[in-house]
Amino acid sequence: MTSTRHLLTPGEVATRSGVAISALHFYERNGLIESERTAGNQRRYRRDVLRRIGFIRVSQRVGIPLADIAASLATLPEGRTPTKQDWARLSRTWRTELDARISRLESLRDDLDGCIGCGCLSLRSCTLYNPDDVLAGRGTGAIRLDRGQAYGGRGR
Amino acid sequence: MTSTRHLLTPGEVATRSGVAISALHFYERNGLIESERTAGNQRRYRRDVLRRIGFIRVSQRVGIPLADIAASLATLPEGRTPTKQDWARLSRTWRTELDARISRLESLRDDLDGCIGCGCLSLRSCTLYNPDDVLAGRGTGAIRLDRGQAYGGRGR
DNA sequence: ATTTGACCTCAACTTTAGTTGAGGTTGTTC
DNA sequence: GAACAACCTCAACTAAAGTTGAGGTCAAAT
Repeated sequence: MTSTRHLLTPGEVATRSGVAISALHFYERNGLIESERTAGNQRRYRRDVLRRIGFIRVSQRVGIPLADIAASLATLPEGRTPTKQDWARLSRTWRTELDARISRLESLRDDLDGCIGCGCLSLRSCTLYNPDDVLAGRGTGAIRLDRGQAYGGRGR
Repeated sequence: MTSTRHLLTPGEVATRSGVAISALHFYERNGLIESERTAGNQRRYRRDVLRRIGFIRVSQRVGIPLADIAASLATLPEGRTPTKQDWARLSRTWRTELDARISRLESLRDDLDGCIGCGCLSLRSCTLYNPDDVLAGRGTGAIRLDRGQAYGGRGR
């Protein structure tokens, strides 16, 4: 009985969360959030959707792609409203990711410092260029995650 | 007389640089590199294209969008082959960018640490959520650079 | 002289993260 | 009970950074 009275309308969620309604639809299509419907087919959201959206936005700031965020959200217990502990667990995952991203950028910075000195940017000699650690995002294109449909999440 | 003998074929540039030919075409269309043509309309590249591509890939690793890289490359002196000093100047710009990116991620990490403790992720109270500094990329969509054509560069 | 591999252009497609618009329905208020 | 805001779906579009494919040409080796 987690008090489901008084669901939120799309407009309310949009203004409270700062996320456009079109984005809410998009998140729902991709299994990141869910909603109930009124008799007239309009969406109504449980209040905890705000926290989910909070998690989504924060994760995006960390640089996590939506597909991964969806996978992470899918590990939340079904049935009950997530607790603070649940959210803390998910956040800790990103903490690790963040650390990794930071240290990747730091080593890139060190390399760059070396290369500013030599002005090389030469393709074979320079540490900077050789992408042995092709972890660093190569932009958006052509990152095939898993073969098949994106945003996995055992389709609602 | 910077010795223009012995130009490189597309295939040579591709294997030496590790960049696909389709990407070379793409870079050229967007003014990042240029080429000469044989009588039979095939591309031939001056050797310094390798260094340009090096710069492009390194810049991308730093996280700079191609449009900005193009703008940066456009500041190279026309006519003469760029010197080490030229490349060093460009690299220094990215160094600043890199620092900014790193410190943004670091403060995000600090915020995240605070929030793991409270498990909040609440939309109004949490420092993490409020995007007062909407510097952090919000993904790819809808970043209108300059109104108009992307990849500015006085389009030949 | 022919074959083969490398190359050309152009259009269309890919991915991520959404937005925009058209055309139609609900829900609330006067 | 009519007006009007808010909502619905669906298709198409945007942006970045390319890739893929079709249909045709060039260059080098045999």
